[in-house]
Amino acid sequence: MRASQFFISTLKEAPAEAELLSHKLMLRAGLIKKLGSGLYTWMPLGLRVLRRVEHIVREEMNAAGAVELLMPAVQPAELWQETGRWDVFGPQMLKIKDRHERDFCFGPTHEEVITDIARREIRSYRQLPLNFYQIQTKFRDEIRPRFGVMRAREFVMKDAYSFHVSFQDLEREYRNMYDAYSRIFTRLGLKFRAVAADPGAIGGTGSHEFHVLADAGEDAIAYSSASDYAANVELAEAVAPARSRAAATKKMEKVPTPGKTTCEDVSALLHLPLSQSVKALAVMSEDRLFMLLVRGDHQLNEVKAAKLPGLDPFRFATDKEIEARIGCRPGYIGPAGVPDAVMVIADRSVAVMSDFVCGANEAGFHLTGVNFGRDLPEPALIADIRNAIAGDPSPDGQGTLELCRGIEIGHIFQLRTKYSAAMKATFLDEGGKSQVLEMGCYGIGVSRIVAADIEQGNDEKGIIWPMPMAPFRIAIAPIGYRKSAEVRKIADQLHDELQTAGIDVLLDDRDERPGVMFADLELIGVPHRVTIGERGLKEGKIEYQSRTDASPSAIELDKAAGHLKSLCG
RNA sequence: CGGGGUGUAGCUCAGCCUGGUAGAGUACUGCGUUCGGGACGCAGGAGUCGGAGGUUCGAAUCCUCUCACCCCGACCA
Repeated sequence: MRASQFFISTLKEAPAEAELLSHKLMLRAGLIKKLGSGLYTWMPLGLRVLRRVEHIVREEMNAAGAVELLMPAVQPAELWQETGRWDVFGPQMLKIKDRHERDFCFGPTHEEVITDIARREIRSYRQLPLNFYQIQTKFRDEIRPRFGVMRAREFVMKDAYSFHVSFQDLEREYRNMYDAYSRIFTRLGLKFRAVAADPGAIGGTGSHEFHVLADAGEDAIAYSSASDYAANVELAEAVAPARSRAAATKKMEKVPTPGKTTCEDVSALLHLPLSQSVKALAVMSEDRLFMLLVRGDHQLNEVKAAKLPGLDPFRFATDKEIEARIGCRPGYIGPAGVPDAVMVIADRSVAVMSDFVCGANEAGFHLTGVNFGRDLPEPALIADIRNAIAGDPSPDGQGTLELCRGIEIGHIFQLRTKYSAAMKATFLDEGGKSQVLEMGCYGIGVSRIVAADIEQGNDEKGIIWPMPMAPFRIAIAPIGYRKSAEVRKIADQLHDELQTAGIDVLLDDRDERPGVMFADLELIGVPHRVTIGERGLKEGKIEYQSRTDASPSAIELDKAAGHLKSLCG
């Protein structure tokens, strides 16, 4: 490809709308252009990258035995009403009407459509198992689109759906997809980790997320230092303390703590460790107030708490509700002496505390030396309701937990019969009996991968692509392309030879000054660059520099093509 | 949806407080000089100052309304 016949539009300065590094670089390199909030055009250069990702995903999905199809982006409301998700999905679904005032949506996902296909097409166990996939544009009206294509409203997703005669076979395919995903992300050169996840709104029994490890990630991940255990912090178990509760050694005392409403402030005032204090959080569920207790140095995990009986769903109590039901304003509330109507739920690490500090349920005062059983009743319920923190023992018993940030680029679910039952997707088993199909589903955020990769691979000059994702593998930078017939001849020859060999090569024939060419080629992240100038040609040499090399090295002109071909393997 | 902020040339921004001929850098076009790390000179094109209404002799600037976008929180590939 010749630059003069392609379209390169780089920017020296990133548009002000971009905050995240990958977003800035995508705009500066001219990979994408914004049309509206969460809506992006993939420019020619960006599209080449996107297609590379698609290509690898497609190859590995095919190799794993999945079959590609393409479903409509626009879907009739009736299908969604069958599963009840027309209302459940809510405003995140873009709903549209056709000229006959019939309701449709722009598909945010395709469980309903594929299940409809399955119930029409699958009759017999002999047709199973099956795994259909597609690579397609989805639309989700995100509450807050941000970070460019990282969280866009319109995005490209690979979604696969598998159908099985039994849960056992679903588990086999789930493992198969898990392995395929690992191969895909490895081939894409991503530093990633599979983590146990909460199935969330999609539903089902088991699920794993695949995360690219990057500081800019929106998710927190806990992983073991000694094993391959990893889980989203939403889900990661904070294991029960090994030790049991120590005997009380202090008397309960009420101490004045004026103006000190946080555990941090109170602990500092009393010169006690933060881990000796108890944080009380008041939440409401169905008009009943619950008091959740976590250690002062811990944080409440709302996902875990919402799974407790009676707390599904809950919300934080308002200041008014707290005053009305506890008789004290927030900042000084605690479990000791609360009305019977308030149910006290303690985290497991709180349950083993003795001589602790907590609010006195009287503005301006806290209690010290507090002990369960002696000064107040034992908690009504003891459960894991806190976020795991770095240094906690790993739930699998091996090593301790570390925390990092992740960008979710893939998610696999065991859906079981959630959709097939609702939509009556059945098959006849060997005994001629009608059975409900077992289902799995498997998503990859194709467009998000491009941004996630840039988060992982960049430097002050621009993007550093792994070879399989690069829009061009080799760039030829001729110095004085128009002026020097010799340079032009060699550059053209090399370009033609590499192109003929099937290597994606970019010849920068724009006749720009060297600095401009180098800066552009580095910004867009071409992995290999050769520079051809009269100076080197006099000695029969051209220069080679990889995107990560600090300086160029000379190579013999007659060996150049062979050398470059071997680099592209 | 709540909280904060920004809209002036393709991009980055100044001008607004204190109303009086719409600016700079960069990008773009032409000519010339340059030519191995984002060159220089000269000339030039480019903005209904987000939109509507109002105040005023006069509004980018003051007032009201509105729209769009960005950032922080609850959703997700």
